[in-house]
Amino acid sequence: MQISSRFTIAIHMLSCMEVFKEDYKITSDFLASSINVNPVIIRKLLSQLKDAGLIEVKRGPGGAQIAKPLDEITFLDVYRAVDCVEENTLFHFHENPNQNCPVGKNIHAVLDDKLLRVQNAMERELASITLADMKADFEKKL
Amino acid sequence: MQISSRFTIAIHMLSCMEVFKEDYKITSDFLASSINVNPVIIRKLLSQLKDAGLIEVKRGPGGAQIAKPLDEITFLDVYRAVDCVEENTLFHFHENPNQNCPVGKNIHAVLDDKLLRVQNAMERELASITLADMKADFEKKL
DNA sequence: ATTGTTGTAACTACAATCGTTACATCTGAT
DNA sequence: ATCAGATGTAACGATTGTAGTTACAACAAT
Repeated sequence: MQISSRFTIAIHMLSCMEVFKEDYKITSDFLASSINVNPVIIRKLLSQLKDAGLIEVKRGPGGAQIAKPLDEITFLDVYRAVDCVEENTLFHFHENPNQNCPVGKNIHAVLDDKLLRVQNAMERELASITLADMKADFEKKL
Repeated sequence: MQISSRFTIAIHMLSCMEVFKEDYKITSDFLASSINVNPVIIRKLLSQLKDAGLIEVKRGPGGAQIAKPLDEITFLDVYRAVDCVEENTLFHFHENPNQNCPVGKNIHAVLDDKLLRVQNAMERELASITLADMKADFEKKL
């Protein structure tokens, strides 16, 4: 199963917030039109990014802005913020292995650390990419 | 979103096939009782593992067995076999970014390679773990 | 007070997972 | 050749998560 598009949408939102911060007021409608999704989806994600401390959102005729230096916001921060997966549960383990079977009884003990290694490898890579990288690459394009 | 339990079930199945290959005939009912899921689920996975060339399954009063040396079957092989995700699509990208927006127009160009790096990191780790590792760890436990 | 915007509830549509029943099909053994 | 024991597979149904939409209350700046 795929990782929710909430993640790529959130990255897109943060990119817009950075690129357009000088020239436009960043509203959910503005973001929605760049990303081409419903503004309510954007607002939910704005809330989650705000709760994670990555952005600040003002109500009323407000606008949103990034709350930290770009190189301190990693993809992992965003991934966690929009909770694509709970902590340590990238893999869905089948629920009730048979405890009377030697394999069923020990499958968790044998498998858990290996699954965690995989998840850690992925999260390490997510943590190595920051919004500063995104900005640099956008500047090359624009 | 989590990676389907099909993956952990498949690893469990292969573990059973190895551990019990001397003493039991490996049927879908046998596997189902160790894993505690419906035998039909097991049969679908048996088919997928067979199609991937990882096991052989005999019809009739048959039984299944692993088709290759254990250290030549990686977690990545199993992951691919039970198609948890299509090739290169671990992340679900939002469909229609606005091409009239400089960010929307370039988001794919800027983001795709980074997402691929993350996916590759994960798959590299999956590829580094084999059924031989599972067997070794089970032997320590039993 | 008005206006523009966020925050959020409620609902629908859709897809995937997981589980189950049922039965056709095949194969090895007798 | 038959039969028993399996696999292979179709057809459901329940549940969950995603994604989209409408509607409206709450709030803040002007």
